Amino acid sequence: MLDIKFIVENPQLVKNACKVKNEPDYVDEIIELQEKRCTLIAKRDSMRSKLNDFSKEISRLAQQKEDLTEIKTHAKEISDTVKVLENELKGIEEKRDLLLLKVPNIPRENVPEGTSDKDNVIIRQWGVQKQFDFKVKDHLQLNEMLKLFDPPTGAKLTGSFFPLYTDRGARLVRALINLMLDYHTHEGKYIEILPPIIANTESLIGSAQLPKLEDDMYKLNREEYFLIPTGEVPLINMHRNEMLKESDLPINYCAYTPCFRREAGSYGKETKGLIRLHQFNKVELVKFVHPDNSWKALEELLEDIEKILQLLELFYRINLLCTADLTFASAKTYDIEVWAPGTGKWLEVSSVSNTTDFQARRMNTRFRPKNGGKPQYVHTLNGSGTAIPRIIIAILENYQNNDGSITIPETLSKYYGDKLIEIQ
RNA sequence: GGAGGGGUGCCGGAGCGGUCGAACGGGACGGUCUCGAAAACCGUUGUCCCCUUUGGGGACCGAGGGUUCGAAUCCCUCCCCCUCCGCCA
Repeated sequence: MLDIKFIVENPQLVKNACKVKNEPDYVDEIIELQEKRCTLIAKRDSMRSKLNDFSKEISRLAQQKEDLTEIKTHAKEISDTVKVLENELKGIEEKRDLLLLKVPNIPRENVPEGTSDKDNVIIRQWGVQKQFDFKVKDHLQLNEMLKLFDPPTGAKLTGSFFPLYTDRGARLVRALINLMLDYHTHEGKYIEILPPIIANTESLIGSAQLPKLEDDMYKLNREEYFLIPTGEVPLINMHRNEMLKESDLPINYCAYTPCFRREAGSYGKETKGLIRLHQFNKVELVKFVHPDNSWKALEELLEDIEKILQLLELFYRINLLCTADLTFASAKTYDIEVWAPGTGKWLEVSSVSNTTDFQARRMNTRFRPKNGGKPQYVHTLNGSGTAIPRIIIAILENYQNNDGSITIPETLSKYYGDKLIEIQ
């Protein structure tokens, strides 16, 4: 959420953000409601002030056992007026707040202008593209031989795109989760959290999935509960409605969680195998930082995640997203894409964002500056560290041998407990 | 699931219709004292909103309604926490 005062003072800037992010523009409406609100508050407060005077007077007269009938009648009239004004005000505030939740964050810090993902900018790549002296297979063909996951059985249990991992596939998932968590938590860099994977409405508003993405999430029968679409939701909301100390910052959390996405309307697009799923596993990283440090923190977060891909020796590139590709809450985002030679595509395995104070304002997460002074909103950042299924695709396709077996990258083999996945 | 007890400021904890933005204690901060520190003593200690902004006014005691001239205090709904019993991985 943006500061209402900022919107009033910089309408053009906000309108532009709506435009480049392809969000509806409610700025004029919001400003109009805000002006109405101020007028109404002024009226209401002056009436209330009057009413308070009457109340004090009644209290005084009551002690002297005077007749209160007349003055009470008068006070009642004022009280009724206050109530009318209050109702009107409530309506206006509700409308304003609903619209405020729909205004996106503003792109910042040299985010390239653009109209589609074609305008994203590759800022660097790491590793080397593997050359094969045989015809490479994609992860689905490899899975035919390896039997690591079993889509039909997953579909029987739940539905399509709810994969079931079996035997060595299940072990591979577990090994990856452990590798990532161990790396991120070493020397206490990130604090490991195992959160609930169901979140309430307040949490989803806080991290800014709601109201926009309601249809992309699984909603439980109980109206106010959703399956989390990302571990970011519980992690970011841990400090909702809290006043932190400046000395608490930065706070770094990481968590493994399953993630649930309806992917409504995305059928037909990258729907083969493990690329796009309704349920997948992910290790998520989140940072709460001092506003002065958030741009530096974004670079650090990016490096922390890159390190995972380096440990796995995967060929990847960093994509700086242009304005059109930025998510609703983000001020600046890097995507990390890993090369999948069998699929012949770059796969997005992580998205790393600085939301500045956008989520913090929604959540009311502030800190008190050391030197006294007014509380300030923290800045929050999030990044996948990383999404497991696409990493599995990358590992299978990059580390495949001629016969279809997979050589496990060295760092991972310690976790997996073997150096090779043989065909069955 | 059943029966009770609670949610108050940075923390603990009083208040149970007006004099309460809230006693008292702790913490933190400032000062006195000290070579310095501790102790002791004195003082300070919220957030948000509106306006004609060195000033004035309003709101906030889990959330939302209600009663009343007036609600932290009374009534209703919801949320959360604790204790006991039952059930259970």
